[in-house]
Amino acid sequence: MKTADPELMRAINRFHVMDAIRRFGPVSRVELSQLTDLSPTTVSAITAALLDDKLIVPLQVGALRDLGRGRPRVMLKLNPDAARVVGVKLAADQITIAVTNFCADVLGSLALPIRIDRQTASVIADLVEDGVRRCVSDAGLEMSDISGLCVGLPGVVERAAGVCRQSPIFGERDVAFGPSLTERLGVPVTIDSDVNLVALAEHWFGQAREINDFLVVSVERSLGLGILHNGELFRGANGLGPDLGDMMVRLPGPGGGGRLADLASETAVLAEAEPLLRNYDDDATATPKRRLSLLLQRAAAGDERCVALLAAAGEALGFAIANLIALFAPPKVIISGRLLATSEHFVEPLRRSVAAFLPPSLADVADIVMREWSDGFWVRGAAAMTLRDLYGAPWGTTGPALLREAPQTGGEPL
Amino acid sequence: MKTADPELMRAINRFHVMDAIRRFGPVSRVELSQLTDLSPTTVSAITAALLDDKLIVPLQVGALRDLGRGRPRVMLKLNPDAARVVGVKLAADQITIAVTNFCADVLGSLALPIRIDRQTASVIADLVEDGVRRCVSDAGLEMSDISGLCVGLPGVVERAAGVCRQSPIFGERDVAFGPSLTERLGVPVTIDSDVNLVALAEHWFGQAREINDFLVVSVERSLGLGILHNGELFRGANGLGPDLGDMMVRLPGPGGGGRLADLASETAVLAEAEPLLRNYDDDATATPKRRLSLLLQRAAAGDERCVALLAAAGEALGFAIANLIALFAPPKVIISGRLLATSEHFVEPLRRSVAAFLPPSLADVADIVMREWSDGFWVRGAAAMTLRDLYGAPWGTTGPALLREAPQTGGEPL
DNA sequence: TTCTTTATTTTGATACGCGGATTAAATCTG
DNA sequence: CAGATTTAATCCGCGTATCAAAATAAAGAA
Repeated sequence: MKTADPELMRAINRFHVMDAIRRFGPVSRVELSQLTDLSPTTVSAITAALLDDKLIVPLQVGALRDLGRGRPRVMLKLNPDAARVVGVKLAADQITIAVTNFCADVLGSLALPIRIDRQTASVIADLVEDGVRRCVSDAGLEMSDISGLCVGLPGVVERAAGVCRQSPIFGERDVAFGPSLTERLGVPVTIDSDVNLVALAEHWFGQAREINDFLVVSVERSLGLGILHNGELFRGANGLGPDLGDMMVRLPGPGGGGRLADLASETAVLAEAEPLLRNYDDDATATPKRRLSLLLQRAAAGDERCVALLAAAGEALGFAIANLIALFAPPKVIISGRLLATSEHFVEPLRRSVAAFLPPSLADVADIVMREWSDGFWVRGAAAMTLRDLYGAPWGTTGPALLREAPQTGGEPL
Repeated sequence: MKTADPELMRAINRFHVMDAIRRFGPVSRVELSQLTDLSPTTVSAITAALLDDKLIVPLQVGALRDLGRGRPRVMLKLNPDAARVVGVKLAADQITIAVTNFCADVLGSLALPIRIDRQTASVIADLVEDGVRRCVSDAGLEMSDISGLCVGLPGVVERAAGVCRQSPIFGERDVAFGPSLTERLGVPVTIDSDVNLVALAEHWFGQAREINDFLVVSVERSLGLGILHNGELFRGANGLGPDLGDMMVRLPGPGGGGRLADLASETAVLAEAEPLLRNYDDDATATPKRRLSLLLQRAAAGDERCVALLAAAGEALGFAIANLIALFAPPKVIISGRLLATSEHFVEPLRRSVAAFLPPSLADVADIVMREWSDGFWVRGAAAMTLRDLYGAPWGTTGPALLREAPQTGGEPL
């Protein structure tokens, strides 16, 4: 814990104000004063500083006239042009990149449907570098306009060090991807688990805006877990993001290990489904997505074995989720998976097994919802992660400090 | 998060100083300045206030002469008489109570070997009340000398509300034990999971003094889990302490549920061992402790089935611990169990299964150690929990605020 | 135009931490 | 034994923070 000095004090209150402005759209100073429990005087001082730094702007007058007499409120909002950041999402078969402004509005995006799976880290870094440069220039910007970049990827990530301990998309272990990209692009780069990004996105502009504790589970090629706990992203002891795929849900048996990744990921389900699909889909080289949808079709058509297979996967995931609920007691669990999570043959068993495995004292604490995220959503989460740093949350391990003074362009002062 | 004002600032720094004094015994102001990163001026001001409040005292001169010239340092330490607190540990077959001073030195203790198992909550509250009054008076104190009390008990506890959601020692659910005792004793009472207390005790005066992230697992009648994460006790969303017994480690099968409590607790092990022991111990009414030690004897003597039984329990616990390590990545895991944890036939399989189930990227992060706690240790943890509140940690949900101005008696000013 | 009402800013008071100068209390030196 | 030296702790003044109260600004209402 840092020592408390006036600077920290100001940083904390400044962050409160910024956060309130971000969350509650255009707000007046009086409202901010109520929202933050700060005195009007202090709010005035802080907003003056923020206006001075061009991080916020007063809303053009003539906007919403609040019925009533008195002096009209001046509404304040984030200055979209206060900074630009880049978000990158790495998946096995696609690189998605987006440039956003300070409000996390997407200014330009780029999707590269490339299999980066098992490529060298440096090759991937090359691809990302090129993609980012291209995306930035397509948005009519220079790299020097960019204040920061965040890369989300599946696997175990040590955010503080910028190191990816292990990921399905890297052959290597312990890849220092963050520093590598920082050097290539000349811009501060952070990396994080992809699911953390989407968890932050849900918290900032998704379904979980009001909720400070929730779990995010993504079922894709691999399994991801993001935890928001007490309003902060949860990380293990070294800032390590936990990997849901590493959770054990069965005793390792003859059929394979008991890791959840071996039971409920797309990859695992497809591997098991292979013999079942052989009759219907001779093309074993079809994309996983196609093969998965074939499996779902077969299940929907009533193929017992396909149904059982999906049910087994759902149950395994439910087992793990029940354990997580027992630990974190989150009021909400958000589950997503490009295809799997859309099938009742997967979701129903999942729900049932969560209910069955949850201790009675925790029954009904967690509301389990399914949700599909576009690539844009992930990437917006990545951008949000960088913005969060720019806002300057003074507590928690914010990771490497980004430049505080963001390059400015427009913004009209009072 | 609270809003930051000068008061919070001072509270934070004051806590830093108090914490440093607690941890590093008698220290001088210069040392405090280095330890806390505060300027000598500030340390001087804060210690002056603490001396004024009689929370700390200067060590009698003539103490350790630090070789060197200059003006000698004045060593400061906690004022033992600044407050008295009571710690209570509730177990199925025993109530342990201790009164400590402000340094967590035990002034008097009392052990009531009573089976409170399945008693009414109000009966138990009666017993605790009487015990506390007795223990306090035996220590030559009045109840009015007591600043606070903390009760530790197994099960799921919602500390903030003082409610025990569910516990093996209460027949009822949702027992508002804290408020009930507060009213009876006229003293602020908090309750917490017993394992949290022992985790705090390890952090304050045990093996984990230098470590800010570790797990504590207790294998007794029931299973307990305490988590220290980032230097703070980890709690679920509503301040709920997670219960290790509720973790699922197997699919529920014909042999029973897959809850860890049904597989690795003393109770579960004994239930399974019952048929094996029948030949050797006809007295089925013997204490669990005796029967357990008989089981261990049999295993040590080479009884295959007893060995297998212990191994199965150890493996199940290892399974759960591996999952917890995957989540929290703690450098240390402390395991205790009155008897089970002392047997290699239990511990070895546990270690093996942790190693087997842990993902390779996390192999060797956690050092697993066995540890036996005396009842005094638990109770000292309970006292420490109350002291922690008195010290006034300004962050985190410290629960109900205790009186800030503690009753004073001695303490010699400069 | 003048009052009323509400939002924001200005003013004055207070609390805090910090750096530099100062005092305190010992040892060392001659 | 007196003065120099050294190290610890405190005092003084500055800058900054919040906050309460008073003052000002900007509207509508009379």
